[in-house]
Amino acid sequence: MAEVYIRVAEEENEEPMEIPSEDDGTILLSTVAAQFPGACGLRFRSPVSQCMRGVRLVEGILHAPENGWGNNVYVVNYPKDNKRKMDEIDASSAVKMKRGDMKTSDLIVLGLPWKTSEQDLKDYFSTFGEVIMVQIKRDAKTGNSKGFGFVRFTEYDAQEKVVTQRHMIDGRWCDCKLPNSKQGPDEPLRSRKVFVGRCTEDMTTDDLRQFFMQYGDVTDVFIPKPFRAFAFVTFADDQVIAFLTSHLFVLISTGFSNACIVKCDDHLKMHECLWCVA
DNA sequence: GTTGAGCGTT
Repeated sequence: MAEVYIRVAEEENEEPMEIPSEDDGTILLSTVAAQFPGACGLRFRSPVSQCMRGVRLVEGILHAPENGWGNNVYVVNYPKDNKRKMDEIDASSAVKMKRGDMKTSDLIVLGLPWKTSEQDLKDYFSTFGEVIMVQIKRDAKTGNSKGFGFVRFTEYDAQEKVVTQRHMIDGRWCDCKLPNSKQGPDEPLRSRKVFVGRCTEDMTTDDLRQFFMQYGDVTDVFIPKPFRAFAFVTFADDQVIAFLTSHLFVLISTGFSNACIVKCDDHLKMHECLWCVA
C-alpha cells in the first residue's frame, strides 16, 4: 500500500486536516498527536451503519478499516472525551509554557566516538542554541577520550530539545541525559520521574509514552522485566510532576483505566525502591 | 595502537 493522506478533524463538522500515512498504509498515533496534541485515537462514522467506529490502535499504530482509509473524515479521540479533560490538558500546556526562566544544567553526552573533540561537540550542539560549556572526559595519562562528555546550554529550550532526541555525532548515535551524579552548582534535584502502578502485562513502553506525552515531553519509559506490574516514566521537565501529582484523579479517571500514579520521589529513592523490591 | 555501558581529576 502506498502512502496516502487521510482527513482528520477535531469534530465531524469541522475543517479536516490531511495527515500522511506510513508506507505500509498505517498511521502513527504520534503523527496525529503532532497536529492534535493529546490525541489518543481516531474514530469515524461508518457509511454503512451510520454509527461511529473506532480505528484499531496497536502499540501506537493506527490501522486502516477493512476497506482502506477512503474519504472518511476521522475524528480525534481524546482521553475520556469530556470538557473537564480538555481543561486538564490546557493546564498541562500552561505548565509547559512557563518554563522560560528555568535554569539549565549540565547534560551528559553518552556514546561519543573516541575521536570526537571538544570543538566537534561545540560545533554540533551550537545548532541547538548557545553553548556555554563542553567537556570530553579523557584518560589522565593517555589523553584518550572515554567516549562521553558534558554540554551545557544557556537556554532551557535548547536543553529540552537536546534531551528529547538522539544525536548523530561523527557517525555514532549518542544520547544526552541529565546526569545521575549530581555535581556542580545546579538547582536542587527535583523529581522528573513518576512511578506508575497497577500496570497490566500487555502495556508496552510505547503505550505509556503515548499516554503520558500529553502532559509533557517524555524522555524515558522503564518497564522492569520480568513483569512486575509497575513502570517508571521520566519527563524532560520536573514541573510536569508537580502537575501530575496534584491531578491524580485525571490519570485514574481517564484513558488508561489501569494506570495510576502511586507516588513520586527523587532519583535515589526510586533507585532504592527498584532494587529493594527485586 | 584494544573498548561501547555508563556518570564529571581540576
